[in-house]
Amino acid sequence: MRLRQIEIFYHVYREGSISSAARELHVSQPSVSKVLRYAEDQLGFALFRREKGRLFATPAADELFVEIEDIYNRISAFDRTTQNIRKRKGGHIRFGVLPSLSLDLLPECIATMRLADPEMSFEVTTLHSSEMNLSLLEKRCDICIGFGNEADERLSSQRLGDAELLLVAPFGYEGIPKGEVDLGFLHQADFIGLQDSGPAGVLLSKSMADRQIVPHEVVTAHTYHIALSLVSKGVGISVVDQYTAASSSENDLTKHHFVDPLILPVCAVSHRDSQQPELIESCLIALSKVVKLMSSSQN
Amino acid sequence: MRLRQIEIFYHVYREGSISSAARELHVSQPSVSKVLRYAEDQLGFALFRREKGRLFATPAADELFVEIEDIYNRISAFDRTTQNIRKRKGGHIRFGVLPSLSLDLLPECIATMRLADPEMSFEVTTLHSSEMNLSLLEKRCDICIGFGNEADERLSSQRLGDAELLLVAPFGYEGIPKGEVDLGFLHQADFIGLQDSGPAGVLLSKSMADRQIVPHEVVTAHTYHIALSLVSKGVGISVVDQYTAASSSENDLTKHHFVDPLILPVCAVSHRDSQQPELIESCLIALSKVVKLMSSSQN
DNA sequence: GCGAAGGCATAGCCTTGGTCTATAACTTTG
DNA sequence: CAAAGTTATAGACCAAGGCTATGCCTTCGC
Repeated sequence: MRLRQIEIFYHVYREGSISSAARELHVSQPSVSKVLRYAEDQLGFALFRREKGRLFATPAADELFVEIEDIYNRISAFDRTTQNIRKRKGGHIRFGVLPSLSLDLLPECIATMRLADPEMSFEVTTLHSSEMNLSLLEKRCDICIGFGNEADERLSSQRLGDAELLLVAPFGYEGIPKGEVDLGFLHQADFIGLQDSGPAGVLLSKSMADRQIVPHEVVTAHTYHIALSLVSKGVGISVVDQYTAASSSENDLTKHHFVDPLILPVCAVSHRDSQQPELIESCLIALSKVVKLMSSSQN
Repeated sequence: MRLRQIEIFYHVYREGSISSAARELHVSQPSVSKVLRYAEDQLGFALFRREKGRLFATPAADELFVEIEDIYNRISAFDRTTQNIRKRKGGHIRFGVLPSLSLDLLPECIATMRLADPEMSFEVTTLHSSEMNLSLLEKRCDICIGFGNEADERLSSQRLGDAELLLVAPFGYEGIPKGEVDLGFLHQADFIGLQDSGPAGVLLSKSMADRQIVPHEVVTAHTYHIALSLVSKGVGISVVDQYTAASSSENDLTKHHFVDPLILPVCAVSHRDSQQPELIESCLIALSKVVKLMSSSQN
């Protein structure tokens, strides 16, 4: 079946009539009639029964429509993408970024880059650490930003700056010292852990294992929003990266550095043989500047 | 973009060359060249850079390919569907059925109906109770089989027979009487519950609530396979419908009727104004026979 | 360094899918 | 019974997409 045939079948099925489908598609009625008939000839079976000058969908049409509806929507989305590409003036960068960095760090970066070049456009997807490399290799995005840099041969990784893990506790939580906190403070404490937390989780659990610190994990949250909300409700304490901590809108919690800071590299990874190396390069420079600015201003 | 253009772009992008795409599509090289060029003209931007007589994908092409890949797969699936429809001789029925009935009852029904008419073909999807009505109204399936019959105006429901809820316990579970079991046996017992269990779950919890029976729900399983497996491992006891119980391959468990049987109607629901009422009707008759046969043989 | 092989583009020709206008036939409705 | 709705057919036309033949450019092997 041709695309035009699919399009016409879709509208005729939905409208229940050739004439109104023709009106909707802004073409003449005989056109639609002919294309539909032609499609049926090619398919080798009828899509509609003609009875008393009206159309009635056959079971085959019902069955096909289920699939067509979906295809039609995707084609429409695709057409919108081509429109967007055509309208673009400057460069276009597709970011893949950790959820934790998507609310604070990346918007800041994009705002800065757009000031520098208002022609540029951006696309942001959130990804988990484990999905980033594949997404780059399949060219689903141009730059990924996450913690750590275990890169593939074909990818190049660049350290933008550092992220520190902070202790977050409900306001007025008992026993928290004024200045920095020792990691041992977590031992036996009511703790809110994060599922699937990637390199940040690995660093934390490794550090705790080294010193045989075992918190009492009362809740395992799937998103850090929930974790922070639980903290602010006094359910327990938690450890999150500084960007997650900064992006939270919770007022009922306090943030604390550790005596021996837990530091993670914030890295930008991109494909080595990109089609727009200068663009990527200038983005990376801008990103790096913003990250450095943000970390210095955050303390 | 035309469908043919999408098709050709897809293959050129994957193959990295016009010639091999042409070989793959069994058309001449100039055809592909021309269509691709035409597509670029219409789009208003280049999909490939031509350098030294070779093609290199542009960033725009990378971006479009992400969407095209998906569309292409759906179109292929769609084409397969049209092939299937064309090859059909007899009628075709699309069933929507509860997971619990999909392994034992429905296969039995289909086998019987195919014996009666080998020309007929079938399609089976598993659905939850809550999805059935919508699926019928959207004509995604022709007959749905589930427990209970709360039907829409436009649907017609028919009782095929009954399903009984049975107690399943690990082999040698202590305190189970020889014959029938009283529902009160569940009180305080280690119980494996089922998430989202629809009418069966409603009937059970209502019956228990009436007599203030409160089991100790040690695990809530999402599929009954897991529930039965847990039972056979001795984690606890559970209550499932007879078909689920019959389809289990677990040998380490026993099944027990209740003193006051918990009975659910097994219903087939279909659209009132189907395009093939005689076909549906004959199916319903066959289904009803098989269900009656199975319930009598199962005791 | 030159010929062979393989890649892409162009030219010219043909088929067919899809558009239009005009018109006919049939149903339902006032 | 006419009016207004529906679908179908006829004939003309254009563009999409297929083919063969050919030319040009790169790369590779001798």
